[in-house]
Amino acid sequence: MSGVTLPASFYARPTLRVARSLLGKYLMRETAEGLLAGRIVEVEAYVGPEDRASHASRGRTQRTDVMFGPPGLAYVYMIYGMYHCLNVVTERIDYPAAVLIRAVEHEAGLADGPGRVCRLFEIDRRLNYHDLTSGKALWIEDRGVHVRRNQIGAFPRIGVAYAGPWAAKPWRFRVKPVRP
DNA sequence: AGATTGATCCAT
DNA sequence: TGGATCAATCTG
Repeated sequence: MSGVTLPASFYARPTLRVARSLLGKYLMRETAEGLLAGRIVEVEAYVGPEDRASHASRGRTQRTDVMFGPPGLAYVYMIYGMYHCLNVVTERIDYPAAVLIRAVEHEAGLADGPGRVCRLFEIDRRLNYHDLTSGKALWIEDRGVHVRRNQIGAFPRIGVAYAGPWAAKPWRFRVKPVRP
């Protein structure tokens, strides 16, 4: 099974559109044991400097610098001292925005939760600033199967209750389960 | 519900 | 420089 590595032009679009478009794409990771592939089924969008749920809402810091970088970079950070979270940087240089990869399906089952995704795919801070358009080490592929708009549910983002009105925005997107 | 764990950020 | 906080997860 093969696919096309998503190019920078894919990521250089409005973040909400990138987020929905990422559903059904394949997260690819080269490890010592071999190639891992997981179908992306849940994401969250973090959009611009005004989004109080976004790490970038407090400006450009050492941590958030990557979010201001070119579209197609990986933003990987450690949370709670134990887990890592993978984001893809979107839109244009100097506009801080990204999409968090929250869940992927893989042959061994479902990695449900951003920490579990990174644990399974062996993703840590060494991949911060990684170029996802390189097609090496870590990238995302299009295998030609489009997830239709009516197959996507939109929900509030997880763990951002501190963000006031921004917490209610339905910027978490998930592929609806297939009906039997 | 509570513990875990360390990077990050900002005010004391 | 200290301490509160955290885009999470696991075990009760």
